Amino acid sequence: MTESGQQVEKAKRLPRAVRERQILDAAVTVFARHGYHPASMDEVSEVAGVSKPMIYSYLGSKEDLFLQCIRREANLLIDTVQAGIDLDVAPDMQLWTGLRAFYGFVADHRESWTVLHQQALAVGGKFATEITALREHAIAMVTKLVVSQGSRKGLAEQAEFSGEGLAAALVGAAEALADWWLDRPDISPGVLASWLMNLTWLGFNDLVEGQVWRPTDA
Amino acid sequence: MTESGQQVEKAKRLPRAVRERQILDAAVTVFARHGYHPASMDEVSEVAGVSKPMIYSYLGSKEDLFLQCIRREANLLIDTVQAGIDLDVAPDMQLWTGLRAFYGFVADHRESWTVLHQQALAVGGKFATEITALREHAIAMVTKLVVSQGSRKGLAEQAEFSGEGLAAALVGAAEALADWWLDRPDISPGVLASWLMNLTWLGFNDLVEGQVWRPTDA
Amino acid sequence: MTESGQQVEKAKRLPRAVRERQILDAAVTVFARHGYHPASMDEVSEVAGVSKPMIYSYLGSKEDLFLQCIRREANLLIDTVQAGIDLDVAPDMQLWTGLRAFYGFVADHRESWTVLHQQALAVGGKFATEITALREHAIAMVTKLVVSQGSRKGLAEQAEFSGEGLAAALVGAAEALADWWLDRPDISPGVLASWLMNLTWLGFNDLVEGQVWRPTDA
Amino acid sequence: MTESGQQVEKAKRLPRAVRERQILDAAVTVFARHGYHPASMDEVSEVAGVSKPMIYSYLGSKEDLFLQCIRREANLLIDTVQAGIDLDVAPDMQLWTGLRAFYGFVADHRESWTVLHQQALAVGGKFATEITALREHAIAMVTKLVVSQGSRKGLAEQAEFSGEGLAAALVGAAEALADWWLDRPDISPGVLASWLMNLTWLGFNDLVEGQVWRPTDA
DNA sequence: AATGAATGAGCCTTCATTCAT
DNA sequence: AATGAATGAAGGCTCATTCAT
Repeated sequence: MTESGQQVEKAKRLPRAVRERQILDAAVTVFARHGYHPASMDEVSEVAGVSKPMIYSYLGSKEDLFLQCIRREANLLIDTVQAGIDLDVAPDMQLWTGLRAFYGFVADHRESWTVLHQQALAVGGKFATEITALREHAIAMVTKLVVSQGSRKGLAEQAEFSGEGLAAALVGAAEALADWWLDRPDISPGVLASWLMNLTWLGFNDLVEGQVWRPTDA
Repeated sequence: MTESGQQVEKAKRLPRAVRERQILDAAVTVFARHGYHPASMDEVSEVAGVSKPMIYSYLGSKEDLFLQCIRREANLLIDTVQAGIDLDVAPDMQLWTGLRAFYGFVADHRESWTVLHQQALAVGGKFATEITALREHAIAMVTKLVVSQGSRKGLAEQAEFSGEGLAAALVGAAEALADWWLDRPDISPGVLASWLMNLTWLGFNDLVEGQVWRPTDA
Repeated sequence: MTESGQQVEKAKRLPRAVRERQILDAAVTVFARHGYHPASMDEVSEVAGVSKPMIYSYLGSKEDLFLQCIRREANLLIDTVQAGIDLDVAPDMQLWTGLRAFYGFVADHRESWTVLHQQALAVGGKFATEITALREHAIAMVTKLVVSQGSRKGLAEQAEFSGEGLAAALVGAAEALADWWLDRPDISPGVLASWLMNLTWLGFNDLVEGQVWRPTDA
Repeated sequence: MTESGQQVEKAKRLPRAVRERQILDAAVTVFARHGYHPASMDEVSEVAGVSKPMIYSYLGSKEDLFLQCIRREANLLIDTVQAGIDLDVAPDMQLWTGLRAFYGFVADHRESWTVLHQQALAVGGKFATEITALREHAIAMVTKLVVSQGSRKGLAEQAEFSGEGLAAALVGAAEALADWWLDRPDISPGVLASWLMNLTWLGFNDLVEGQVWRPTDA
C-alpha cells in the first residue's frame, strides 16, 4: 500500500478466455482430487475463485466441463509426446524418446495424468470413449514403430502374433510404470524409459545374459 | 415334519451366509455396471432380491459393502492364479501358467475384474489401498520369479535395474492386455499369455530375429 | 394425557394410499395458491406434512404431480356434473341440472377449479392438452343436448351455424360466469344456472324456430 | 456533416422510445411463447437484440416489464374495439360491430391475445388485477348496451337478473369463442360475431320482452 | 428375520439482477 | 449510451441411511 498504488485484492472482471482457463485448471485439480462423481461444482467454483453461474455460462454442465478437461489434457499429452519424438533416428530410439517425453509429461502434470488415467475410464460413457481413443492413438503409434522395426530386420509379420496386441501390452506397461512411479519420484524419466526398453525391446532373458539396451546418443 | 424342525413353508428365511452371498453377488454386478458412486443401494437391494435394511444389517454401509466385494473378488483372483501355477517347473513356465490362470479368471469373472481393475482404484481411499495391495502381491510374485531366473543364470541383480520396477511393468502389461482382450473374446487365455511371455521374457528384438518362446510342455 | 392414553402427536407411518391422497391434496392447494411454476416442492411437502423424498417416491416429478392433480380433479368434476344430470327430463332441464351441478362443484372445490381453469392452461404442454380434453368433453355434452333439442323441434342443423361453436361459446360463458361468481359468493348455483339458461337457451330456441339475427347493413 | 450533427456511422444509438418499443415487442413475443415465469430475461434481450442492462435501465424489473406489456396490449385492444363500434346505430348493431372488431384484433395480434388472456390471469397479483380491470371495462360496455336495449323496449330491469352477470357471461362466451377460433382460422370474424349475436342477443331479447325460462320442477 | 415407510443432507442447475468498463 | 462479466439465492431431484412394525 505504501510502495505500490496497485491494488491486488480485486482482480475481477477478467476476459472470458482467462476465466475459462482458470476454471478448467481448477476442474482438473478437483477431478483429480476426488474423481468425477464425488467432485462438486461448488468445489470447482471455489478453487477457481469464480461463482458457479460463470462455470455454467462458460463451460456448460458438469459433464461438459469434465469432457473439456479430458480433451484439453489429452491433447496436451499427445502434443508433448509427439514433440519429444525424434523422427530421424532408428525406431528403438524413437520409442525411447517418446517414452521419455511421456514420463516427462506425467511428472510435470500429475493431476492431468490422474484424471486421464484413473478417473475418466471409470466413469464410462463419453469419457471412456475419449480415453479409449487416446489410448488407441498411442497404440497406433507404437504399432507403427514395431512394424517398421520388423521391416528393417526383413521380417514379415508372424501370423501368431498381433502387432497391435503387443503394442497394447507395451502401452499398458508404460502406463502401469507411470502409476508405480508416482510414489517413487526420485527416478528420472529417462531411467524409466530405459527399463521399459530393456524389458520389451530387448527382453528379460537377454538382460539376464548381460545384454543391455542403451540409448545410442542422447 | 417329524424329522426336521425346519418347515418348508418359508421360502424366505435363508441362513445368513446365503443371504450375504446373494447380496455380495448383486453388489458386484451393480458396481461393475455403474461404478461405485453412481451405484445405488436401491439397485443392489433390487438385484439381490433383498430389502435394504437387510443389507445394512448384514454387511454395513455402502463403503463396507464395496470393500467386502473387493476383498472377496481379490482373494478369489489370488487363489485362482496361485492354484494355476505349477511350482515344480522352470520360472518361465511358472510365469506362463500364472498368466494363463489370470486370463482364465478374467474370462470367467468379467464383473469381478471390472470392479477390481476399473472401479476400485478410481474411488481412492481405502479401496485404492486394497487394490494397491493386490497389485503389490502380484508384483511380489513376479519379482520372485524374475530374481530366481536371474540366480539360475548366475547373475547378481544389476544395480541399474529394479526387479520390482520390471515386475510392475510386466504386471501392468498383463492388466492392459486383459482390458484390450475384453473386446476380442476369440483369443484364448493361453495365446494371450504367450504374447506376454514373448514380449517380456524373450524381448521384441529376439522375436524379430525368429526366436520364439514356447511352453515346454502343457 | 389425562383423559386419553391416545397420543396424537406422532401420526406417522401411514399406508401409502393415505400419504398419496395427503400429498395430492396439498399439491392442489399449493398449485392453486401460486400456479405451477412458482409453486415449490418444498411448500407442497410442508403443507402435506411429508418430506420431499416421499413425494418423489410416490408421485414422481413435479410435472407428474401436477398432472395427477389435474387428472384427479378433472375426473371429480366430470363425475360430479354427470351425477347431477337427470337423464329422464327434457334437454333444457338436463342442461340446467348439469350447470347447477357444475356451479355446485366450483363452490365446493374452489382450489380444484382454480387449478383446472386458471393454471393448467397457462402452463401449456401436456397440461393444456389435458384441460383441452376436459373442455372438449364438456362441449361434446352440450352439443349433444343442443342437437337433440334441434331434433325435437324438427329442425335440420342450419349450415350457417356450428353446433360445436355454439356449445363452445356456452361452455365459455359458463366458465366465465364461474370466475365472476368467485367474488360474489352470495348467489346460489341455481340462480347462476338460470341466468345462463335465459341468456343462451332462449336465444337458441329462437334460432331453432327459424328466427335469425342478421346485421342490418354493414 | 455540415447540415447535421447526427453521424450515420452509429447504427446503434437509437432514441429511447424506439428501444423501448423493440423491447416491449420482444417481451410480448417471449411471454406469449412461454408464459411469464418460464420466460427468461435472457431470451427477451436476445429477441430484442438489446443487452439486459438496457432492459432494466429502460423498463425496470421483469415484473415491470410484464406489466407494461399487459398495459400496452390492453390499451391497444380497447382502442381497437372502441374504434370499431359505430355509435350511431342500434344497440345490437353496436354490439355486433364491437365483437367483429374484437375478433379482428385477436386475429391480427395473436401474441397479444395469448398474453392477455392465457398468461396474465394465471400469474395473479398485480397482473390479474390489470386483466380483471380490462374485463370489467368490457363488461361495463356490454352492460351499457344491454341496459340501453332494455330501455328502448320500455323495460325496467328485472330484479331477478343481473345485467352485469349477463354481460359477464356474454364477454366470457366471446373470449371462449376466441380461443376456440385460434385452431380454426378459416372462419371470418364477422361470422363468429354473428354466432354470438344469435346465441345471446336473441335470448336476451326474449328476456326483455318478458319471456323467462324457468326450471319446470326442481 | 424382514421390510415398507420415512427423511436430512447435498448436488446440479438456472435465473433475475447488478457492477465496472 | 451500452454491454460483457459476475453472482446470491433458490429450486428440483436423489441418495445413503434408519425407524417402526
